[in-house]
Amino acid sequence: MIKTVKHTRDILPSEFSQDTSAQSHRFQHVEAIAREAFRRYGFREIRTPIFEHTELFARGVGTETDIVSKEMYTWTDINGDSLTLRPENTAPVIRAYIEHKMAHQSDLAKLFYIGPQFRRERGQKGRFRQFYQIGVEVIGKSDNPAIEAEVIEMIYWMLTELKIEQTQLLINSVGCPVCRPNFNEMLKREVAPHLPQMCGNCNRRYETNILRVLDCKEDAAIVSKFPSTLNLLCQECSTHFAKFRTYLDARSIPYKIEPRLVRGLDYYTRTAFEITSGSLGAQNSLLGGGRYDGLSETLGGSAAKGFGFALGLDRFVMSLPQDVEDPSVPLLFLAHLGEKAMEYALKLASSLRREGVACAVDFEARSLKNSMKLADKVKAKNVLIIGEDELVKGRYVLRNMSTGEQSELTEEELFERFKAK
RNA sequence: GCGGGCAUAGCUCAGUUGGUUAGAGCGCCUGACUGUGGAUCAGGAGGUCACGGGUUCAAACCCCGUUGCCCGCCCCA
Repeated sequence: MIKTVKHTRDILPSEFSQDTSAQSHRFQHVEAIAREAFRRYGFREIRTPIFEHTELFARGVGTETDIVSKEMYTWTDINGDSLTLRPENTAPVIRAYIEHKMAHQSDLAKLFYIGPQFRRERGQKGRFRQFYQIGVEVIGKSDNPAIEAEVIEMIYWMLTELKIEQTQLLINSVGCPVCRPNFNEMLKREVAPHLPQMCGNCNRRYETNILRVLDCKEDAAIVSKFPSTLNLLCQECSTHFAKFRTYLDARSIPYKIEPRLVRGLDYYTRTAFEITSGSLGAQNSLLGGGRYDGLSETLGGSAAKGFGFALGLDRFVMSLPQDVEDPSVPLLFLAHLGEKAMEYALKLASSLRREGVACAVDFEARSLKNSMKLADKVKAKNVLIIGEDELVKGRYVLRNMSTGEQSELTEEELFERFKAK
């Protein structure tokens, strides 16, 4: 049997999967709420290709990051180009922003995307090699922290609508090209004497990404004595962060300042944030994002400010309450008895569907009992019984499957009844 | 890339110190009920016991290897 590639999976209709974390209607539910949020907040959809030139990620995300150094699906195309399945979607969006000269057409581009991303990681709870992200990017002239607060407000609206609980907002500022080099240097001086007592990861991070040393759980005791990024921000970064917090307070959005929150991607500046869930296991990050004011220039565009986040759709679906209703159930099930009745039922279904009624017809000739069983199985709300008698009378029996009430009505009345809904 | 656990029916899982024809619940199909679902009862279909090798008179069970899945590390969504 040919199966899905390791650490990838199928998302199935609910009748084929009991696993609530892999049912397609639950994915649709999150997407629908997200699209409604984007409509209200004025975000417009962008769809970029799922593969790009490898160089885009090398330059955008950073060669030294784990993502680029060991997790990308990269291959050489027939003409020699190095191509890569996108491991994230911010760099592609900025690429499109530059390529289509959006800066000339609008002060601020507010974009969202929904789609699969690919990273060759070892699978785990809430982590897959093809995973789905919904993200937004705000790109343009302004770096007003009000943008950040508004985006987070929108996220909270989504979390509330989706009834996702046990969440926590963590915020931090990682500085800018002015203050970060000083901070990195100072941190290196502080950490150096402790290196022999610290774990292997920290010793490695000391070289590759000194900031991440602050995020070590193993050496938490030592790490807690190191200076926080927040004390060393330059004046402008410090003011930016303070204003950001004021805007959050004004919206009554609770947050926790987490000086150890350091994003692994190179492009982040200033504000970094993350929302975690208490119900996810080790991979507890529901979404994360931040500001990336230099990315446009890094990718060869003109200067532009940027802020965005990506949410893990797979993880959102796992965090959803159990009772998300599957909307794709037939309103009306047509049960028929006899050949003529079946022909009539097939035609009637076509007409009903043209009027927008979701209906199902049995393709087999069954006993009424078995048709009823089938209707029950597909969770039909109503069943229309079409037998020889009904055909002659031109009046059909309509049964409400939840109350059991039955009534007789003509074809005309049937259309009247269901079109209204 | 590293570590731990697991692998028996569509699903969840039993399976004794190795011993005949591998079981249960749920689900599925059929019937009791020839025009009325959910309940009950009866029957039925469904298995390369993950794969390959080894030990043994005999392996679902013991040993080795492989693959896959789960969980953790790393990192991230």
